[in-house]
Amino acid sequence: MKRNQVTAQDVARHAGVSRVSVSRTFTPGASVSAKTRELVLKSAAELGYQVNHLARSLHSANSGIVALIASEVETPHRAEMLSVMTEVFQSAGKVTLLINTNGSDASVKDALMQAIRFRTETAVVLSGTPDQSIAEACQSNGIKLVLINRADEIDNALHILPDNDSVGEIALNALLNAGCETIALANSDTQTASILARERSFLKAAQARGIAVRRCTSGLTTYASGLEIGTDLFSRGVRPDGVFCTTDLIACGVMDVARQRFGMQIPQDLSVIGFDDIAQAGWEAYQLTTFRQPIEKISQACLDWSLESGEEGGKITVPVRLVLRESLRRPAS
Amino acid sequence: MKRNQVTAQDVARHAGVSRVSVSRTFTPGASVSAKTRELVLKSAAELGYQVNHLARSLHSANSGIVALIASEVETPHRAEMLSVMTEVFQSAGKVTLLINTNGSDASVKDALMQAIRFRTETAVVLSGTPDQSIAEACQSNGIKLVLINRADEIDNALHILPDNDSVGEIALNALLNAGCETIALANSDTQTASILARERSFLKAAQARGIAVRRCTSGLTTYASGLEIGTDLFSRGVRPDGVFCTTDLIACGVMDVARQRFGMQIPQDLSVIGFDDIAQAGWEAYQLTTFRQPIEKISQACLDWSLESGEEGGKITVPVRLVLRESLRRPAS
DNA sequence: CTGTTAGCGCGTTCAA
DNA sequence: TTGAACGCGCTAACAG
Repeated sequence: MKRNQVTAQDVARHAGVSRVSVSRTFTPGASVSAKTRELVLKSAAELGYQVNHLARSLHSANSGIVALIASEVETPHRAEMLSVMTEVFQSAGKVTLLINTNGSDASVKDALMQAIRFRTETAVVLSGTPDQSIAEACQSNGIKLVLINRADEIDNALHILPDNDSVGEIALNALLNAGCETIALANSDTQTASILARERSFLKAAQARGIAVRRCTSGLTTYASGLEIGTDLFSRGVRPDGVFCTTDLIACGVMDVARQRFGMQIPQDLSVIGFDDIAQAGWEAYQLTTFRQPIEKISQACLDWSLESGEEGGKITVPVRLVLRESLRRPAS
Repeated sequence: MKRNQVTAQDVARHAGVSRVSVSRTFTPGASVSAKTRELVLKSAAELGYQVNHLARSLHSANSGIVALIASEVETPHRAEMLSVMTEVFQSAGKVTLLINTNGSDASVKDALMQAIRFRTETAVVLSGTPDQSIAEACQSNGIKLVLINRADEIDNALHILPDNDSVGEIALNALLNAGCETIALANSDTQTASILARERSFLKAAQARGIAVRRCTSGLTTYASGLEIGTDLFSRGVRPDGVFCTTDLIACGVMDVARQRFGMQIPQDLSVIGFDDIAQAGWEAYQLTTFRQPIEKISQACLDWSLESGEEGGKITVPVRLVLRESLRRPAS
């Protein structure tokens, strides 16, 4: 029960040359005469032949396949990340396998097993945490591992994460400059490495100045959680006039509930800072001041490390940048 | 220059059995004794062995790979589509190749060539239009073609598109029921099949009732275009009090500009209907009444057709459903 | 139930 | 420059 496909043999027959000549015309830097090359290319075009990369990868070290492993692919920031990643890898001639997980350790393991089965050159993990055993299995099979925004240190893997430590200081300063006096922190209950790091650095910066911060968390990292957090934040106790949200989705929820349900004005009554710079942060309804990660740079770092033969892991910290918009009150000055 | 990987041979040596026994333990329905099976599985686990699907697919008819070809992957509706598609295919044991295009004919052709090179079982095209020649090349290589929301009739391909013809009538009725008297249509200049079909059916329904519709188009199918269209719509001539936007992104832009720049209230001064039911349509700031396609059903249809051996193409029209939210004024009744 | 043999489509020797 | 032979990792057919 073979599949119907065009092979190099078919092209060879059709062009009246040997199969090897066909192989050579599609191998950069092989020696073929211009004449046979023409013949082969013509026949190939006629028959609709394309080199079978699956078979080719049995020989060469590189399959040309890269795995992107992520959960919540439909989420704005994740989707942008995947879009840029895919583009960067494609422009280097690679092809990307998108593997959807639910973020659980088990599903990440399944995803990495798929990556091994398809002899992916590298696997980029954007969600969840691979345990050491599967990481070793990857290495045994020559698969490079990249972890994005994960704290867990995996041997021989490349870790890329934003400079979360600097975030707290910058966010706090921005809120204080905006004249905020009652500061709050809005976070999800999800214990992701980078989200935790942002929270920690913010609280630390506040503590260093002796400023009290009301910490309010709820649910997953979603817009809906933002609504809940905002409701809690504004219906009980002293209303904050400045809030740092660990993601834009939460920020959008907080902003919406503040305006719609509590009649607050932004930024007059409330200054908001988010994180991710999703497309909606730039929409008129939000004009959210937020942090942006250099997604292109991160993707490029993935690619570069994927291409180089050295296998030692490492840690790359990328800078984040505060994008100023209208959700932050202008300094009185 | 071979790649370092664990092969069935390694497992066989380690387990003290023949290589074929290893192959058999991983082939469902092959005959192996429970004892050797145990031996093999244990050794495989120890060495981190996973069957090489690339090599396996040289034999079997199915590579287990499906290509998803799309542009603007970071866009809310597209991202959701891809997320569900990936999930559906994965749950059937398939793996998805995400190929990013810019929507141009050339880039779609490139994407399909990649699909052929990697011997994809089926290629799902969500953006752009494959020409007949590349479509034939796909068929020569046993690749099934699915076109989502594309009008172009490709022989032997499966076409799936929403029931755009019914959309216009429903949207118009909803606006009229909401008491709207000055109707407008907001569309991008992009000439996509489904977007055109929505526009056409709306205009047709209006014409059938002798209702004038102000048609306003601009740019790409983006939020920014929505801002432009809204500005044009409300700054010149008689202001419409009901508008059908061919996508939610445009609708969000129109709503934002109506409120922020022209001080209009929704739905008091303006009723809005969109299309796609992106996540933001459900956000408090928009509460957009919009059409939803059965994404799960579409994805499932892709999978089913991909699995069945019959190769004749076809056309599946899926129903759309109007999701009622607050952007539409309640009937006076 | 097991091992041996052959072949999938391709790249890389090695002679000619 | 070209073609014949071999091997990549795997599965299917054939003996034992």
